[in-house]
Amino acid sequence: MTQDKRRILVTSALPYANGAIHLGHMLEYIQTDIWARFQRSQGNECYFAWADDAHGTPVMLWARAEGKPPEELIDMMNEQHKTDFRDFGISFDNYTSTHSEYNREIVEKIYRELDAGGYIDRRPIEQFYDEQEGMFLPDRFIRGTCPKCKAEDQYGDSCEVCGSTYSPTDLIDPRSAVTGSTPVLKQSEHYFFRLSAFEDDISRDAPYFGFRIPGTEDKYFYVWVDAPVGYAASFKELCERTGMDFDAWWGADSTTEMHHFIGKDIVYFHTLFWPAMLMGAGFRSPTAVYAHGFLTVDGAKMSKSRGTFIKARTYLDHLHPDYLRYYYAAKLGPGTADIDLNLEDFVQRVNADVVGKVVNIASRCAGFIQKRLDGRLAAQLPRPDLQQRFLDARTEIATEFEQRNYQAAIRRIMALADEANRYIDEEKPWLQIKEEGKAGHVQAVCTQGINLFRVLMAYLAPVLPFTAERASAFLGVDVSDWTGLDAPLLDAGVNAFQPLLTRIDPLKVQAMIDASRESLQAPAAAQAEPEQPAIDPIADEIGIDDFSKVDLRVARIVAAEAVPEARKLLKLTLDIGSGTRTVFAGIKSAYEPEELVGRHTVMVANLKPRKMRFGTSEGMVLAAGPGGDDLYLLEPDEGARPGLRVT
RNA sequence: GGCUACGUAGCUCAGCUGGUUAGAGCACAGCACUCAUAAUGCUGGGGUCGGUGGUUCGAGUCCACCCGUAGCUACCA
Repeated sequence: MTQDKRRILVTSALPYANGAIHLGHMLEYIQTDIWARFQRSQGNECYFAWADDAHGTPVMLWARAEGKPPEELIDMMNEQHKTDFRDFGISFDNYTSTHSEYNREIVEKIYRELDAGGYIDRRPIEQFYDEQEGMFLPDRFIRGTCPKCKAEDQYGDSCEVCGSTYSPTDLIDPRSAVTGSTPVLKQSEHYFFRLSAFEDDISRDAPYFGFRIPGTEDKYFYVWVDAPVGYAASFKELCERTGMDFDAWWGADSTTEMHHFIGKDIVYFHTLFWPAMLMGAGFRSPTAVYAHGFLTVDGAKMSKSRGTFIKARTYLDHLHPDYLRYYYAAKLGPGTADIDLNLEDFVQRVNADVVGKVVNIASRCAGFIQKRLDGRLAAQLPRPDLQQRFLDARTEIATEFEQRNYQAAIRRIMALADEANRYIDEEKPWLQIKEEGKAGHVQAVCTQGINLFRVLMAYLAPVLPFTAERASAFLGVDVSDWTGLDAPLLDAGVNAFQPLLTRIDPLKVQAMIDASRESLQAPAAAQAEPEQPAIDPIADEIGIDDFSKVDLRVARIVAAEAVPEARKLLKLTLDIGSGTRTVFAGIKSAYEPEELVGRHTVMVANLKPRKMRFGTSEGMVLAAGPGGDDLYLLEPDEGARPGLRVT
């Protein structure tokens, strides 16, 4: 309390601009926001700024598929993201896009400084180029025959059959995965950032959606260069708006703090490359980088088919944001352990802790104060020792918030809530109020209860901003400010009590799951989903005779079983009228075997059998989608019989 | 299969650098209470701390191997 006011900038990692925010993203933003709100509650100066990551090939392809300029699409997503954040109570001070002039300025400045410092190497590399599409091809957009084991149709960097790695130029008969044409080798100068033993290619050739490297015609910064600079650009935008001194925060000799909250997948970048970039360019480096784990739902990765791939907006359509904020806080520790959103536990935990314990304290006291005691608090606390015990926990709780050990803070706060309820139980105001001359004592007891509640609410305010706001309205003080806690609320009026937060209705959780599943089943329905990833380009034109070579048949799935050793494969037995076929299909991530049995689908019946690790696959079933959960098996209309040819 | 985590009561998890009879919340059972958004209080049952072997005076806590789970990755004809 007595230390100097700290000046802190916090950031979350930048979400990519081509998709909607989901509950996995929210874990990080809520973690960051709780920390930021906590810092402010201590009287520190704390800003929260970050941005959309708008550059890169996926956005470029998305824009191309939509036939719209990328700027239009990323602006739209930016607005959606901001709305989601606000509705979740994320107290950001600025949110921008990496496709901004501020970002361009800073990226270019960093580049020039690094170049002047001799950290940038230029040297030509030979790369495959698709003449038809007019673009250089990344390794994974090249397919061809493996030079080692001669397996066909392998990626440009490694063979899936024999596991060997090589460079795309070693491939036999390479083809472009974009157009199918044969790529040509073309020389191109690339830019490398030298970082002691390491070095990284930081350039990309046109066409690319990003910033052009100064002094070049067709070289662009790879998205990983300008994305983290978005932290700086977003803060710069904030400075322009509020008159703060950007250099005081980002200069090499800055005395302010900078804390990055990120996922455990990008630790390498933020602890090595990013600080090196900053130092090389004469900026400060981060004070700390905090990595959190991934989110699972009901013990597994979020799944669209199970309805557990929940978008932030879908959640908000059904449930109060404080519920999720509390649950995340109750499970977040300082480490990188994964966090599981167990929906049943979620309902029980939030209802029991927040509503049953904490809010209940105010609720059970408010009635007496309101109806029997003229809505006024007593002039003295009957148990200053109890009040003091609650206040004494402040130091430990503050330390736990500071160290991002929210689960420990929550446990401690809930133990106090138990104490408060116990106190009221022991005093039994509902009996005393009936006794002659005890009204004064009842008022004192309820005043005590309200004051204990006020302390608890202060501790919880970083976690439950919306509930804290309602509590503030009830008590007539700003409960989120910890610095005023020493003075209890006495001899004052309180406002009419309204339920601060109601219990979670499990039906609404179910409705949210159903909605998450539905939005998957009818994607093209009402409006085009802007967050759909880029549509693959249409393949080269073929004649009818080419098509008729493919023998498609209606097939009935008579058996389906998961291949235990395989992550993605299901073993299907298909009835195609004239017999049965065994097919391995990579749809394990999207379908349960049981739900497939009995269904009809379409298979390629004359495909050359292929030996796989787990057996021979005698054809393939038709499914759409990029993979993972985003996978949809084709199904013929009612009445189709196994064996019918598809023409 | 590779890499990385993790495996503690029915569920969600605490257990710091190894040290007395292993903890909490929820759920469950019984009792009490009825002021409160059917909320609260008390009492209780329940765990060979994934398995095996090892280091140690002593291991849930360290080491090895095994089993299992999750994430990334590979197998998606």
